[in-house]
Amino acid sequence: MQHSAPSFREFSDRFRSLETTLSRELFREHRDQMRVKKEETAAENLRRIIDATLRLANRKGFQSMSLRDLSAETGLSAGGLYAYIRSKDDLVRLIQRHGVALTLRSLEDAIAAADGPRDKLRAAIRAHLFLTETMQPWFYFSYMEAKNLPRRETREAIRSEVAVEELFTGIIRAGQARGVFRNGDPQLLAGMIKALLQDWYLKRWKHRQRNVSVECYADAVQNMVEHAVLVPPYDEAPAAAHNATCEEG
Amino acid sequence: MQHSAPSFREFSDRFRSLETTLSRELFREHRDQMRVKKEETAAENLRRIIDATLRLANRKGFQSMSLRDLSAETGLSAGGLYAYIRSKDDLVRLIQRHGVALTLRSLEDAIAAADGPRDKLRAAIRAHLFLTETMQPWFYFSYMEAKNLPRRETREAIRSEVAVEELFTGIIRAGQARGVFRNGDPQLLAGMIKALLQDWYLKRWKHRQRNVSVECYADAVQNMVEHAVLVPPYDEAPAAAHNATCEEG
DNA sequence: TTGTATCGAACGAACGTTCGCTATATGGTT
DNA sequence: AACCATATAGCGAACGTTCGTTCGATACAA
Repeated sequence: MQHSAPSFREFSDRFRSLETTLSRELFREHRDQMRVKKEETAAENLRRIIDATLRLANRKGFQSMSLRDLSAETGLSAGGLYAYIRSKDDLVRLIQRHGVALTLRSLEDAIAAADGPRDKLRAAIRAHLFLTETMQPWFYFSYMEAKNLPRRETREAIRSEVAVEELFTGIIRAGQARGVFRNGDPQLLAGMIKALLQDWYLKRWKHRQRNVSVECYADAVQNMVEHAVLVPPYDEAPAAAHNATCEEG
Repeated sequence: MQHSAPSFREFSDRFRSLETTLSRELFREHRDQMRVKKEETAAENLRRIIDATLRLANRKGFQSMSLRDLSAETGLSAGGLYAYIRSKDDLVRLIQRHGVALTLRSLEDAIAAADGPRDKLRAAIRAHLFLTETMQPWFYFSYMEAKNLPRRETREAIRSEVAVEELFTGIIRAGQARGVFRNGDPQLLAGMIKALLQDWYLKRWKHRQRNVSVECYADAVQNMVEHAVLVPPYDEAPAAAHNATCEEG
């Protein structure tokens, strides 16, 4: 059966449950590293700290963000912060871990739900864009601060990135094997697709300024990739279900 | 007349003269801000400082790089550095200024030398890749540290980025007007092309590890872009003049 | 009264930057 | 050629500031 491309709204709903699950997992993992016992206040403040860190670090860089800045942004005192984190490095570790699992899981689910290389490719593209849309601050942080991370986390970030790219490589290989996709180096193609996908969260300010929605960008990427990858003749992709104003002058 | 796509070697030769010219301009601009009078030693040490800064900052971030690190890397003492720069901020300004002019100039020259939208697009893609290949450390630095720059330089960096994108937008518009290029939002297309181009210097470690040369990547980008942008039927681009082993397994 | 969450002053380390000093090169005078 | 006077390149200890982090005091809840 042919799936129509999932919309951002549909993704958001499915995503919410996955996120709370993983968020709870993360909290339980780090419960023993916090000095705060009551779950309610602990969870709330931890989230506040993470959000504030992403906000500050994405504005001026993680190294430039002092714990006094973070203290002011969260409303907690300098000493109070240390009831939740062991150190500044621990904070960056905490944030990094939070997202890595989510990415792979989310992408793999989306791919598994689609049938055939073309639909799998579409699903992967959309899932990646929708995921990075919902967690843009995290992805931006993870990309920009990757080289400032502790050794272990840097490696993990790179491995995660490679894994995502290999998901695309696999889809392309399968499509080529079935004769649906044109020949060409699958690794190189996958890398270029990922470059297009990453641009969405790296230059989000630009896209927002131009009123380009995720759905709109997803269509554009899908179009470019399919033009490059499908064997001709290429039937133009059907307009997506959303009523975006993508291409008006 | 139909130009064959210029090779990286050809670009390098043309580039060298342009670089020494601008490098000298930069030096003369900052001569009055240095305490060192003799041109020979001043120029050599200034270059050493800039190179070391790019090396260190690209490894661990500009903020994390201390002037003591820089002192060790350059062989100059901490105090000695201040004969060449006014402050750490001044250093980042100096580096930033060095490259901005170069980018636009180089691209505009390449575009002007080509005839017709398709050749102009090819020329722009290749020029951008070749330029960022020769000055990869600078471009990486400029991208990663953009938000840590002083206010004025941040603006300048953004303006430069927008200007580059507009060069591509212009080419696409011209091609669409002539009926050579398929319809589609030119800004969105230009943005995606730029994403592909930036990936070259942002993920250079990956490409190097996979033995992908610039020429090879240039062909791949050109192919994908032309597939997406040309009106069909699309005649496959001729193999470039270089003897790269792009697609062997 | 006991336990917990939060505070803010305080500490040592590391940072950017300054400054008085030394070593070396330069150039005019004997 | 030998000498001194002067200017300059470079050094590294030291300064004040800011950083991450600690810790005893405090406020509040049970």
